[in-house]
Amino acid sequence: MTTPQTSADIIDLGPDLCLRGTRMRFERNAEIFGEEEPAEYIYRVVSGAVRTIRFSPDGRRQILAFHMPGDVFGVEIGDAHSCTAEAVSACDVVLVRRSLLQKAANEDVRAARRWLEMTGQNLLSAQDHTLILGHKGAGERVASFLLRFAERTAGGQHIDLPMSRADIADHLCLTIETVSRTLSELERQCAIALPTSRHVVMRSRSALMQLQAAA
Amino acid sequence: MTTPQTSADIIDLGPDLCLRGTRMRFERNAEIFGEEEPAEYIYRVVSGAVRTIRFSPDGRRQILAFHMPGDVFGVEIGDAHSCTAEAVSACDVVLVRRSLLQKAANEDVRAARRWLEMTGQNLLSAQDHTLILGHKGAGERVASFLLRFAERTAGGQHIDLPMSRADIADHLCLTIETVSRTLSELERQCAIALPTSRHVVMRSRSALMQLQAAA
DNA sequence: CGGGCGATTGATTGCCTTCAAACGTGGTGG
DNA sequence: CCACCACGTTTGAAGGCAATCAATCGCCCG
Repeated sequence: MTTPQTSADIIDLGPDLCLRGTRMRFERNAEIFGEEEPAEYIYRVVSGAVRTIRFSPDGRRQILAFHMPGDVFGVEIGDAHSCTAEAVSACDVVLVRRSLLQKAANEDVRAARRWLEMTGQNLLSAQDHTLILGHKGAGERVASFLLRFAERTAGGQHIDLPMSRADIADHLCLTIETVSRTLSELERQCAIALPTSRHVVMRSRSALMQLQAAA
Repeated sequence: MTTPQTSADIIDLGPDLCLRGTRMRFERNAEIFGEEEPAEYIYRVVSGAVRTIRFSPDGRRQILAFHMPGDVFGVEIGDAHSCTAEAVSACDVVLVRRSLLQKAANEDVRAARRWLEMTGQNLLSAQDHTLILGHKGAGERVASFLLRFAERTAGGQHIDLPMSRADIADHLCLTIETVSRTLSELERQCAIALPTSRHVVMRSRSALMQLQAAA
């Protein structure tokens, strides 16, 4: 439903600018690439979900982002990956050799431009995330997360979470317990419904918006 | 002391790749550019210090980064600035028309490459900052900040902070009081000395390193 | 039916924020 | 030259929120 089968095994950089690659399947929790590894490919999600991760010096993991069908990830500036990527659920991913992107960027200004834009978008996302983590409480973080995720998957009021509470917790810098408690609290306030733990129904979008913006 | 007068009014993008601009002086707390404003120039700090800021929906400010002499800032991907820049102290800044960077990127792959690298470096910094804010306490945040700042200014054990406690607080997502208390505590532990509130002497680098890495 | 994992709920602790007051310093005007 | 004021900083006391520790629940799968 999220991605039509017609999507070819390519990464689209704009008009007349497609890079051909190969499709590959990863099982749940499989590593797609690891931090410090040579960045041989760039990736696009076809189906399923992917998480990109970095680890703190003390071993805690921080989930930088979740990547949904259509999203491109693993595009590095240097020659090594700066983060790890894992399959949140079983997923199909298109791999395109990074040398193709490199070549395209050297020959076509538009490709270079596109590369820059993707990196810039990641930068803005990272900054947005910093703002959310900076001075927001658990309720606001979870509300922000749900709203943002709902936007990206375009499933209307219904959100199917592919990730566990632990994943959400490591993304929002909370504990599993706090995420769970917060979702329960939102349900108690009738802002959402939780038919199952992975299925969220947004009952009151405005309530979530209000929460998100709260001090 | 930080920057020799010999530095010309240019922004250096690598070998044979300098963009000419003009120098300008800003007084303490003066706005250099504002969020959403057209990004007409890119900037380099000559002397003094600059902060880049974004505001939360609720009005709180988040200092994304401090820029010291030699640092380039205000390089945007889109046509508008995504953050505000202000002078932390009175400072000299070089302004280069963004159209020159645009032109250089179109004509020379190395310039485009440099642009990409700068953005990528900002992305990594933003992610590092997320990691620090994510699961670290006040002591670790302040220790990280001091170590990082000391590295960048290369003043040996001596750190001259150009910014106020409020600036540090808004960078580390703490309150002024907590920053002050934490610095006092570090002094009590003999990790640092505080001859004046803006002058920090690192007494035990290893103690700070240890703190920084703590859970 | 049993086992294991993820999720939920409860009780307690600890850290940071908030509110409040005092301190020191630099600048200004008398 | 000194008194005064403003602002940034420091320190103290109390409260709130999320982390931690701990137990139970529910579900999927063997």
